[in-house]
Amino acid sequence: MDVKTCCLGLLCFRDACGYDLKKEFERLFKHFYPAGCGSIYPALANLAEQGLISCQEVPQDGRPDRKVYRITEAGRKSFKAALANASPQHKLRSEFLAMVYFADLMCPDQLKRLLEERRLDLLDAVTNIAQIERSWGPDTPAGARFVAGFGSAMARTAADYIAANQNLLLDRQKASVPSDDTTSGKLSAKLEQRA
Amino acid sequence: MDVKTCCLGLLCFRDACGYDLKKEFERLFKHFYPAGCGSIYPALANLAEQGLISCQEVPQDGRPDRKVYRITEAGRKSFKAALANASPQHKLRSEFLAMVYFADLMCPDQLKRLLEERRLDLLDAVTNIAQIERSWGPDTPAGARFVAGFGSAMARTAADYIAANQNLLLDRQKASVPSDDTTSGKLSAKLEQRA
DNA sequence: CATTACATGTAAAAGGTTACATGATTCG
DNA sequence: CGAATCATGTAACCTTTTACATGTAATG
Repeated sequence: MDVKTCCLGLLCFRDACGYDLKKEFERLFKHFYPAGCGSIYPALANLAEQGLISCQEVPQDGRPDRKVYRITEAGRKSFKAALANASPQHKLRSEFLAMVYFADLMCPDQLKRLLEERRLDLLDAVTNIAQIERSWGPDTPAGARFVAGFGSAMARTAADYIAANQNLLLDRQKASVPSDDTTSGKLSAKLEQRA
Repeated sequence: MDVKTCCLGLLCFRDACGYDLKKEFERLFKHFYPAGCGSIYPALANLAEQGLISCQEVPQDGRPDRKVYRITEAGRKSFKAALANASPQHKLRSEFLAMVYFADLMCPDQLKRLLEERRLDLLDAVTNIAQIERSWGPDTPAGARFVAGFGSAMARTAADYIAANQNLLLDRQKASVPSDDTTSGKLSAKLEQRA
């Protein structure tokens, strides 16, 4: 399941130009499957070449022609086959966690900033997803809702974990065991202030 | 913060050969920063070339010489500089979530299997991390404990989210809003059975 | 007897990221 | 007046992944 296949999938729902897809990738998809111009445009060109999507150029004034892509029957079939064969990987590459692993070798100030910035980023992600969810009508597919909720839950847990356990890294004298207390909810309180 | 830098960081703690590092990457690191032979061995060769690590070859019978690497002063300095400059990214690329986004286009059986397999994988990750934690002595760095706890909390939240919300995808008639109820704990009950 | 662990690596391919190139329009 | 939005794309670069290559010894 590469960017190309994701584009094909999005085109199953509605016609779109490359820019539209780019926006889609920058909205919800960025939380679990980021992609930029450099991946999307070549992907569309390739899909069109294979006959999986068709293209209609809409002239515009003051801008490049808008190339509106539409999935073909072959494309729809190909996407369903891809879905059936895809291996459902879930890969995390976190330089943040790698850095934290080496916390003992970092200066405390930097470490503190690192944790705080990440926590705020996570809270931003929650707010961002909530905003996306609010923009949805009743016709929004269940898959989108599920994925959004998933991302939101993950980000909240991560933010709470950092808040609850940063002392483990910051207070270097006492060694304690990480807390699992993500049930308190108190720690997400900042959420309401930011939302 | 690439694989090379991670290797350098691990060598700050103790001397190791490529194979040792590979095992380290396959233990805890796989949960947040996976790497294989193909990245590790060239990384070590490169670090040695730059004089950031030194190498002592230990002859063995029936195996290739064991190349034990030790960090140099330059290496230690270089790693701290790398830590100070690194951008703490946290990138997820989840084909699983991408597939689920397109749940409406999948056949229900496959979808159900997809969710169940992922849930079991997540539970395995929790068990796996718990095992690693149990193997640790009191001298284990706080960073490692923090990262392990983080991974465990994430995996548990993900597993619980899937259990609590799969009906959203599976029952196609009624559209409801995803539940945030990861506080119940009931859903992690299977954990004890598997541990 | 087959697989896993040990131990080293290479090399090609695949894939994505980053930066660049272009240019009008609209918003603050 | 500067920045963001709209709209397309290219190309070099960077990294990682995958598969291969080799071979012994212990484990089940």
